Amino acid sequence: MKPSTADFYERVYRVVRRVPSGKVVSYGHIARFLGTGRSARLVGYAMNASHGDPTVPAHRVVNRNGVLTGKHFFGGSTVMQDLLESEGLRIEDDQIVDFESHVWDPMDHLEQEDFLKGE
DNA sequence: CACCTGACTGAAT
DNA sequence: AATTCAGCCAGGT
Repeated sequence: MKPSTADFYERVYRVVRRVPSGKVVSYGHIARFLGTGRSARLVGYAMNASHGDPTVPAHRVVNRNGVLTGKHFFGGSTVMQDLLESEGLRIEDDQIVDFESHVWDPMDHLEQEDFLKGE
């Protein structure tokens, strides 16, 4: 069966929900994990669509540079930063300090097969 | 239906 | 090493 856009969104949310507190993941990581690879933009698009879903910690998703590119979509100006800082992260100039040490790569913690299996 | 935009990324310059 | 360009794909105008 051909995966629909809605299914893609759903998978993105499922991955983001697995991101533990104090950790972050990039759009590219998620895209690669889901097999779409080149469509990192779609991940960002999915996040935009999930804006109303409180079960999706969208503040833990940043770009590959560790920059809070989506903070403007959190209503406030420092909401996203505040959320991350409350989880133990440190933000400086809209960028996560020591970003690479706080990355939670789904590839290193989840198995695609288990994930798709319904985990 | 064609064109533009965007929570991105990697390659090229 | 920093900046620019091009590829991607869905959604809106």
